[in-house]
Amino acid sequence: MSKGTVGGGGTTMLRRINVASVLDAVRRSAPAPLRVAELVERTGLARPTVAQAVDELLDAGWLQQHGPDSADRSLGRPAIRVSLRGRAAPVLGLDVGPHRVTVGVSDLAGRKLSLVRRSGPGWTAQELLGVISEVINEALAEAEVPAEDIAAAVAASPGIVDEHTGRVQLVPSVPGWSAIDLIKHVRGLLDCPVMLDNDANLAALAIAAARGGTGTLLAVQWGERLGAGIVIDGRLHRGTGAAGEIGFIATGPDDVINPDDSRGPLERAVGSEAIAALGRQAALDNPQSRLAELGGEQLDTADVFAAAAERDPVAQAVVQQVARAFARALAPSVLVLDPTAVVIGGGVARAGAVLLDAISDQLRLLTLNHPKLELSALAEDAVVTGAMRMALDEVWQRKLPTPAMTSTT
Amino acid sequence: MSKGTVGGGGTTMLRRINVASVLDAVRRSAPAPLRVAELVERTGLARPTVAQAVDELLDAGWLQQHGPDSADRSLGRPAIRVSLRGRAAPVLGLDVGPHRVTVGVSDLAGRKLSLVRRSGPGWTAQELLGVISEVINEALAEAEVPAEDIAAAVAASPGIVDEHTGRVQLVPSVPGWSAIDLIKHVRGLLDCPVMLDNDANLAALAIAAARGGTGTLLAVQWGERLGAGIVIDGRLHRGTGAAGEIGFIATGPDDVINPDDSRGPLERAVGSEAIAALGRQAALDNPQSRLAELGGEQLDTADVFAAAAERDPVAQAVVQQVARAFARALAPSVLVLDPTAVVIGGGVARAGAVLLDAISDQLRLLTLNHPKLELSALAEDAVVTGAMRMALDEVWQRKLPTPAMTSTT
DNA sequence: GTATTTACGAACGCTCGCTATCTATACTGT
DNA sequence: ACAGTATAGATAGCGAGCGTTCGTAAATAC
Repeated sequence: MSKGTVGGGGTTMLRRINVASVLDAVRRSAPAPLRVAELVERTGLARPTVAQAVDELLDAGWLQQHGPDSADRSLGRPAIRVSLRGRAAPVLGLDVGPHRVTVGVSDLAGRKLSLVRRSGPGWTAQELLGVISEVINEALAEAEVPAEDIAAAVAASPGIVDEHTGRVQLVPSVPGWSAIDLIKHVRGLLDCPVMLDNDANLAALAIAAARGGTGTLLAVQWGERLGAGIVIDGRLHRGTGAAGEIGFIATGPDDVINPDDSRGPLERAVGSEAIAALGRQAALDNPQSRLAELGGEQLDTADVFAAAAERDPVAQAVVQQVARAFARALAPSVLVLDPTAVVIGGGVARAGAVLLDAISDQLRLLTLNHPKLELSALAEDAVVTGAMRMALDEVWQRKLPTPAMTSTT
Repeated sequence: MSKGTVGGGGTTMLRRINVASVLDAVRRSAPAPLRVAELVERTGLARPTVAQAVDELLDAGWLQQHGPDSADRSLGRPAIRVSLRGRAAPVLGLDVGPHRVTVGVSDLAGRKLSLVRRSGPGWTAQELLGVISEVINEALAEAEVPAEDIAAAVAASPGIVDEHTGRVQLVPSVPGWSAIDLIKHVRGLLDCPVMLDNDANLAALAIAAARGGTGTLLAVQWGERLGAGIVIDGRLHRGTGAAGEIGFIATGPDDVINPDDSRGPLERAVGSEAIAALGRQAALDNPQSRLAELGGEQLDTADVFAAAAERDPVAQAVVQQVARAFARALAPSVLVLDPTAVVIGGGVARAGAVLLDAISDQLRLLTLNHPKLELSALAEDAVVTGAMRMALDEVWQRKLPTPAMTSTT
């Protein structure tokens, strides 16, 4: 690493490349086992080479051998089939929120082995560390994976994360959280590469992986807070470290960012608390509306969308107002990024089509290429899923020296 | 190519990788010749391997041999030094505007061999094709490069460009231009891969190359029209094809994009014509101001900035207004992209520090991480330079099988 | 029970890169 | 002026890996 060497080397390098090529081919066909003949075709290598590589990978534990498929009714000697041995390098994803800690353990092939959630009423930073340890151990136990087997771990934290130092810069919800070195804590438990990233970024990664393929994705996490992650051709865009902070977009013509305020203007305008507040005000102004009826004193964000879905004009006006503010704030970024799709996740995404259509209508007036506008299908597990995804990417990037670009899938 | 093969192969593949590795090492140290010993160190390969590769590359014409440097006062037998033979694969860049056609021919090493400009008073689409042919031939003659030697060509056109079909979608300035297949025309002249891209994109590529290194760059072209290109770690971000169209960002609270209007709201608000119009109005309202004095009847955009530079409060107010509108329009994208730098080029960039400082002040209020704000150093040649740059990238990508990622420069 | 089909396994030959050695060249010190 | 030395280039031998070819094993079809 200290040397500026590039790619080439001796024949052992060539062997490593070819082994990686075989492993990559197996990985691409995810859970489906492959016959050696298929590997020969996909890699373009000769059969002995593939066979040797497969042997090596079997010995190293990366592949597992299957018996001949009974369903495979073909002539001739039945082929040995191999597939990824997921337990070879399981990974761990960690989602830390102010009120909830979620830990997932995943297969090398991307299968979830376990997923453990723990909710609580606002922990302190110190308590949180303890909870994290407990939940991690629980998830490991459930997955039946010893801690030392974990090959990589990724933690998600709200706030702006410095990718390299692993420090969190800006977290309002948990007092004292930014002083904690989460990476160090997790590394103490796991002894493997541990990375930390923004929760919106990781959710975006999960959504991009679920959608598959290439293109640009803008994944908005919309709850009390408002953030977004950008994934371009499968890679996360971080900028200098704070990319996607749409919560701080100014809305009014004279808005500015208040450095002492942990929330941004757009969060204050259309965050779920703001939506509830708008709803309450509208209910007060229109006491006989369906909205007031539904919500009562404790009117909630969900009530606003429910009433709007029932075609209550008062609630619809609130939704319109929110959608308009959101769309106008997001439109410049849509013009600049020109994403293939904009996916909305987080608590507000539960609003469903009512909100989505309103945003879509507004966005259509303000953009050139209109991206697909969708709701996230992953719901609240998006962040953990993304964390596991990133950990997997890390493992593969370490194991595969070849970037291995294929034109066709 | 028809097979979905990946990377590996026999030993000849290994040889190709190593040769490419050597070639890449030479390329990285751009115009400076390298000794074989240095290549050994940089590639990490053994000396005989490098020597063989160098021989092969010399035979193929990719490298040229230098005599021992007389300035090199070192002990021992003087080293043979090799450098890129630029003439091996010269490339051509083409910038087509409504009033000007520019063609540049560049070395494989990035040295400009020739640069020919031709200005005219608004050609028709047909006339433009003729002019393009002439200017290309002139540039080839000046560079002393036969047309068939050109290894790749990139053309820049205003408007939104479909990367694959090579069609231009939206060009207001040249009537009938979108119907012309520019790629086909150029390919008829050159017989090599020809690509077409947006002018703002190519300017961004040139600026990014000049700045060097990694990071995210937002390069704004600000003249009568307003566009931007995004370069992330050296790669152009295209989105679905229309990324960077900042001219269409809505400014007023009720602005929408008019599909029949070839200009966008922000262009209409702060394009150079708008700036001149604002200046004229201000001069009318304040007849004894320095601005009115400077500009007179034919008040120009440049006059506004000149008067502002002389601390005329009337002109400064105009600049403030423009800067404010621009910054507020750009701020959301800066938050989302979080670029390392924002570079402003195009005609308005000649305004200099007056405008830049005003924008910087505004942007500071509206963003979290404040990117470096700079003026483009490349002036009007940015687009051709970027076109040549992209053509070079294409050639290298074709010639180098190894992506060859180096951590250190 | 035999023929056919498919896949695995082993031996041979080829190419390539690395290590080690030798030769060539120019500067330096006596 | 001549020998010494330091640096760079050229050459042989070795090892490793891949690809081709042949032989063998196991299942199905007739």
